[in-house]
Amino acid sequence: MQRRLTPELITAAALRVGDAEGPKAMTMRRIAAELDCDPMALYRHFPDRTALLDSVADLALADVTVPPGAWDERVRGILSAVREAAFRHPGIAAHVAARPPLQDNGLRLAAALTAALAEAGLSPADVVRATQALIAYVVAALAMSIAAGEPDARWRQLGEMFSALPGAPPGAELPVTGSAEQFAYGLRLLLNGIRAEAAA
Amino acid sequence: MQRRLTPELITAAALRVGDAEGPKAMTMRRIAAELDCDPMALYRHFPDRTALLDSVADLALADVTVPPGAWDERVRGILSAVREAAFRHPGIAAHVAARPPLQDNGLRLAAALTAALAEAGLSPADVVRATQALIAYVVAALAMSIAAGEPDARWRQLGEMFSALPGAPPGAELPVTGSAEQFAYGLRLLLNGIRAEAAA
DNA sequence: CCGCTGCTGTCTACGGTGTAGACGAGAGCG
DNA sequence: CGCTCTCGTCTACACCGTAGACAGCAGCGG
Repeated sequence: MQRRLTPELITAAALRVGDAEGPKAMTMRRIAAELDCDPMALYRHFPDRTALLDSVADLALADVTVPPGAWDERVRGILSAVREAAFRHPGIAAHVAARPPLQDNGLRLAAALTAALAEAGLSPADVVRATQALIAYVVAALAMSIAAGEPDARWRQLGEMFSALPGAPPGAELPVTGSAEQFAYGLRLLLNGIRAEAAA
Repeated sequence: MQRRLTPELITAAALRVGDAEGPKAMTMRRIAAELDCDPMALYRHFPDRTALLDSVADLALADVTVPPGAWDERVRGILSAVREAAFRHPGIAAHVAARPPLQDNGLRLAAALTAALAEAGLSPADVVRATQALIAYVVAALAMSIAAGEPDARWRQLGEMFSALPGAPPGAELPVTGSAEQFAYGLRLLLNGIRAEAAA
């Protein structure tokens, strides 16, 4: 029905569907309906559904920009922005967590991270390792947040276990699993670690 | 056909299927076949497939024990063992990465982590935050390793980008995405960061 | 101008999935 | 004995990703 279909059009439509109706709705049939075309038409532009989702995930990072500032500020800025971008597009967040998007936008951001880390004073090999560790951490924090957001008693259990610590703080003050504060703390640990490594 | 079915029997059978035939084979019908029973019988013991997989993931951590030693050695030991346990059971690794298992074994290990971190000298609230950061990191490293293990060109691209760094090391020396060495490096960053935090 | 070739969208169909709901056998117990 | 309740079975449904054959249409050499 649509005169001309392109990967870009399809990716954008899929992102729209995911944003509006969540990850479960991002089915080939539903995306095709959004474009008012046949489901099989999508396969003319993507080898399979996974490839399409990869493309959508990368698109979700399109508006993440590299902030100015010192190397650690840039790293913090990039990772926070990626996290927020994923949350802004709930339909694709889980897919980002499972398969870090490394097309145009993903590679652009990865390059910015390596540049920042090189500036921090790490050796080239350590720059590579640290970059991968940082990517891993965003992905992970994302997965945790998603899991914590589900109506699932398991995380409550973990919270209760923390409360049972010897010398635990008075109840309600515990940091929430998957919260921005939680994310920032882990990030600070990593940055601390990088600084220590660079000093050695 | 089977006289008496229990959650434990089902979980063990599902793990067997996953180990032998990979994650794609862990379907309700296939697991039922392993037990020589009707697929619907499984639903008498688990509300849905996800709950069953959660149980399997936790079972996969059964043989992870907490090593003796200083707090940082214990942390390193636990996380490495979890990583290796997940690799030993390829059928469930991806599921572990998506939904950190927090039943009997998962909670036991989480408790061991909090104990170790308390010993490191963190405040209770920071113990909680750091524990969650550590859990996030294992999960993430797992996801990265899985993604890197797939026949997928994206990680090669990332590697090539790293090689293009100004002052990159001579080619083949780059650490492999998802390797044990890569995992250990990120873990060291986190431990460095924790030590710095505890000193403050 | 014709007619061929190749790309793109359409259609039908297949094998697979998770799961709802009705049914029946068997155990436990008053 | 007979009631009740649990558990395994069976059938059926809605939906999924996707293979393969077909139709329109653009471009292009003759």
